[in-house]
Amino acid sequence: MVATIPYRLKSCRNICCFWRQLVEEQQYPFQSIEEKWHAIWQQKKPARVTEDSDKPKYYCLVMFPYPSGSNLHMGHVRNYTIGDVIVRYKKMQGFNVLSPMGWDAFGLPAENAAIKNNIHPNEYTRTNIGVMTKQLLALDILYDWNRELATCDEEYYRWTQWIFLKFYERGLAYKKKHPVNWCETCHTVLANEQVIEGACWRCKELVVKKELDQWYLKITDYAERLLQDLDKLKQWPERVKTMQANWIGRSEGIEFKLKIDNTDQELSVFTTRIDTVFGITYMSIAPEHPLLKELLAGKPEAAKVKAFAEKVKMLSEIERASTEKPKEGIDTGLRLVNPVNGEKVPLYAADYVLMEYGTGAIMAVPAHDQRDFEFAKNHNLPIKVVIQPEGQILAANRMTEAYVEDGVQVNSGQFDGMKNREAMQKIAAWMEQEGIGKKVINYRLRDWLISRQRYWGCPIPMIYCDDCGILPVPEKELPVTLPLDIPYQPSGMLESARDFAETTCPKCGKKARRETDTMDTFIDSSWYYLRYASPRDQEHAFNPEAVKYWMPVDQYIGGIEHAILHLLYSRFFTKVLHDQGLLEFDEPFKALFTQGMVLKDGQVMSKSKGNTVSADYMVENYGIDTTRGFILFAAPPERELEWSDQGVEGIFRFLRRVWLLYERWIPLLTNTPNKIPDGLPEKDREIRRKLHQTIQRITVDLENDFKFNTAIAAMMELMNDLNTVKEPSPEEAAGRMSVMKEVCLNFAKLCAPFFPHLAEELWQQMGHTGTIFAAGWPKCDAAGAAEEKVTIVIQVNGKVRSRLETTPDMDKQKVEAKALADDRVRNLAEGRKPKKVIVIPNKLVNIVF
RNA sequence: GCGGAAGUGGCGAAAUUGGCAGACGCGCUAGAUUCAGGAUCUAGUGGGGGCAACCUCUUGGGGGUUCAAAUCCCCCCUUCCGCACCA
Repeated sequence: MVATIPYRLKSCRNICCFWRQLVEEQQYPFQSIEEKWHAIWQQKKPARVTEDSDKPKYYCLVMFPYPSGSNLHMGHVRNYTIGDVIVRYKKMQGFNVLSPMGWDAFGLPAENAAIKNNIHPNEYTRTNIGVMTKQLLALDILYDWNRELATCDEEYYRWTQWIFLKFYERGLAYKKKHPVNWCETCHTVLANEQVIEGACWRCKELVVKKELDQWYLKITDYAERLLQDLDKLKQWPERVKTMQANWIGRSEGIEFKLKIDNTDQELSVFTTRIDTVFGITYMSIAPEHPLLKELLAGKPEAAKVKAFAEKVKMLSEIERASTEKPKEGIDTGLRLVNPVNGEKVPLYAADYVLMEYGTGAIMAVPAHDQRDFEFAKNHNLPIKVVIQPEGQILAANRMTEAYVEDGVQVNSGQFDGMKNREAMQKIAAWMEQEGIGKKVINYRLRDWLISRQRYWGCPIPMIYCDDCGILPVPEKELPVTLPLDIPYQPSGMLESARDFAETTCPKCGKKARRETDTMDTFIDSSWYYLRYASPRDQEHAFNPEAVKYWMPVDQYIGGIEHAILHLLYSRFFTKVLHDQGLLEFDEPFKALFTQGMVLKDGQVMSKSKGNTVSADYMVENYGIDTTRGFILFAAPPERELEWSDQGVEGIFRFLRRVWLLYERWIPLLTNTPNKIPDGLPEKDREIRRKLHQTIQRITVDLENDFKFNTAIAAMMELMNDLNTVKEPSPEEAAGRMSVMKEVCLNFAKLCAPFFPHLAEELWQQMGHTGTIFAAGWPKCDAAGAAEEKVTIVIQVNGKVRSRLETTPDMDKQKVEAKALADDRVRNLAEGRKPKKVIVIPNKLVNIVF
């Protein structure tokens, strides 16, 4: 018995009130309404769609979740609710709406749980998918569950492998030995994008460098297009585009070589400040630069430099990258020749030079680069000024910091006296002409390291044969199945699974080994949006016709945390598949919306902080519609949402008032005709005006940036007005009833995307047999919405002093005359003539004395 | 350090071709109902002043443009986010 009573009533002190309140509560029987429609939708499956060339399509996608052991949290609910409002709205507008759901199901947490609880990652994942599916179903969000997919399904990952092979064929997947980011806790390597402030993005453990032979995807080949095409993404947040642009980090400069004295070797450097090239006083090279080892072989400096390189290697990324740390370095004893002026300068191995960027060596101009300046001061290296600020003389020995601004060239040979911006172009051209240097574009973006030394992931479909080398698994042999029935161990599971690891060479038939690393899970999620178009296709990764119909995604919704990772990778995949001729478009997501986080007590909701509100609790005690309403109303969707129990109560009250409003009016409207009679009295015209203005406002709010909060506020205003509408006297009845009927029909439709259960129930109670979602989105009747009177504010010297009621669009002279005739204005005028009168039609008059 | 976004009542927030600041909700106050608490309903609710009509101040701070500024410009402060020796 007690179990069926909503929890929110249990705070009641005694059983008497208990009952009374229960009765009152049932004035809005949300539980039975929601249960009823839940059952009907479960059976009718209104989200099921197929390609239909007669209807415009709309693909609304929410970022699919990782099936973690903890329940669905409010962040998920917010994400999916936003998507659902859009889906239902677009449906009502007549679009053929695709709204799929699936599981980003490979990944490390499954293995970590296995370590902890001794459950097989597969079992763990499947169980979680079951639990979360149940929770999602309980939310009655419109998903076409026929299209459900999980990236750990063989039927999915065989195509992930197939796509990998396409990359390999195009030369976009390759293996190289290279120092990589290694996370000891996760026992695997990480891509650059997955290292945040020197630490693993998942477990926050500091990463270390390890030299390993790994698989990479050549995303750098697409750097320019990934950057350029950001311009195509008109409906993406600027913030995300900026982050991607910064990550790609394009910079234009000059690469040139310096001869190494007494050898026939040269050292390449890259600079964006070629205007300062005459100011080189020394050169710096990354201590681990391979050329260094070669050049120093047999020299006395070799040991010292090697020791320094070792020391630098021991530093963590953070320490090495810290700008606080004094810059250290060591003279290699080598001398280089500056090709522009023939000066000989020393070469230092320095810890502030990164092997990863540019050529791993730099020209050092202490006068005009802060880092070089600091290093030069520490090592007593000369400083040579080659750019003077206009109207000022810089003295090298008195400088306290580098001068990095623009100025005029000095000590720069034939370029002296030029403005440095101009000199930059001229020096570059001259160096190209002389064959000393060339223009080069550098990117910060690195190739994507995709090997993972983990079990629960998509196997990389490659084979190693002692005789034939590295070979791809033939397409017809896909999928390379991840073996499930093998002993569980913390690392090296696939390596020690002999049935898996041992195979035969597809070329020569001899014994060979399989690749036993799996792919980064971000690969799985880089193409899932394509699979949704034809999730059961046995012949293709994605059916060309289906993809042509559904793609690109019209609206993608998710968290900002994927601004670079997932979104950049997906764009890359789409471009490669486009180049492969498999897709006609080259950007996957037309519009992106990033929702804000859900907070409680100013902090992110999390289990460890113990400040979570579960979806189950909300659904049980307040209902889905109230939960949706709160999430949508409490803050604009892109902003953070602070959870408030009282705010939830507020929405609950609103929905109950809506319900009671219909309870009152529906019985009165049964025989009312739909046609609005002519010559309505003022009050009825007013009701209609409010209705049509509300339709207009909500439509605009939904079209522009999903302003759900103000849309709901508009509904509340309408409802507040309607609550003051009285039952009509007999002579008023015909007009009032038909107006109220129009109001009730349209208000229910306005509610539908936000409060689907309530709306559907009201719709049915008004005598409809079909669903409200097929009833069309209401249209604003411009004539009905038009104001009959306007209040014009009268300002005197910019301050509101009076008001004027007029008919709309009255001409300016008339308004001015009326304003000047106003009693208060005449008082304030004190007989003076106005200096100026500004009239803004339908808004305001400002009289300046 | 560089780049970006933001700062409005007690709180969440509205208002942008510059035109009534604070819509809507929460909270609070008073009244109705009730033995009482809760719930519900009605009214009020930015600050200061005034019996009142009304006056006055107010959108992080300071300046400016304008008949008119939350909105545009300049300087400063704070918060959040991203990048951070990228040559």
